[in-house]
Amino acid sequence: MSGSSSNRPTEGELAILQVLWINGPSTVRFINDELNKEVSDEREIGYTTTLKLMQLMLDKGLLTRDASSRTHIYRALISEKETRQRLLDKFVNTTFRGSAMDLVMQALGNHDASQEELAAIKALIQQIEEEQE
Amino acid sequence: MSGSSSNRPTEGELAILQVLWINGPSTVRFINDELNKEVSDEREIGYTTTLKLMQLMLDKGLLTRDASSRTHIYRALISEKETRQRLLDKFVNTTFRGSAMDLVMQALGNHDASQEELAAIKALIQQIEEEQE
DNA sequence: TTTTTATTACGAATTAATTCGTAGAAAAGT
DNA sequence: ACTTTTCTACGAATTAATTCGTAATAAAAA
Repeated sequence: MSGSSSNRPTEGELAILQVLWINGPSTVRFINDELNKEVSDEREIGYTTTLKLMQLMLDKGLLTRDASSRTHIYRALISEKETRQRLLDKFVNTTFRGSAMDLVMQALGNHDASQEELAAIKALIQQIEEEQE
Repeated sequence: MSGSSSNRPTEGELAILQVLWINGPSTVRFINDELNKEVSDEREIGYTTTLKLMQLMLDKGLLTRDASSRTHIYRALISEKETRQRLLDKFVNTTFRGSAMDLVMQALGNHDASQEELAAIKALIQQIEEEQE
């Protein structure tokens, strides 16, 4: 058996997954560089730190890799969307007492939404309403 | 100096804060009981575990207490709303690449919103649109 | 009064996550 | 050829969060 708590990645694991989701299959070197360019004032993450974490993620089934050449190429085994959903569910439960609507309201409240984004939300609401009738 | 990472509570701390936000100022005993009734199949949280955590939260400035009688009464020093906002900001950044709109869309997508809730969201969008023009 | 129960304080163990150092081998540079 | 750089593997240290055990004392019960 493998897999952490129903495949919910930790914060460090998530950062690595983000790089993979954005850039596609990558080497440890590339991912480590990306992680370190994010917020430059933070303390540097060592190369072997990233390597080790990725090896653990491999064991957990979060990643797979092509080891045919010496420099391995890693690939995410879980999708960004399903991961977001899992983390979102947990977040709603712990922080918003299970109310996704409270979360939506607060997220809308404090942010600069563009015309297009608001239109997209309205369209989605429209669609949900139609499904309900 | 006190205060954790800009007052962002950990998961355990958040669970305690929830009890305080819902029930108002409480004793350690009450909070420990509440925490243990949540999901009963989980392993029981010991009384001194809760006590210790709350004492640490006191040090961090997350709680205050009335120690005039032997059984202390604890009270939350940070509000639920501001805490939600801090945690939300972080969550959006780490999980939704900083896009609050993506989070809203996904939260709306998978959930059972009632007529009233959808109406409330529409009203909020309306309001945001008016503020923009 | 004596015994039992409840509460706080606090050191320390445990657990989970992260970080790093070192060794060995392949590749690249000189 | 040989020196330097780069890479993987892996044990172990560190850190942060949580959990618990014990001692002291107050309160309650008998």
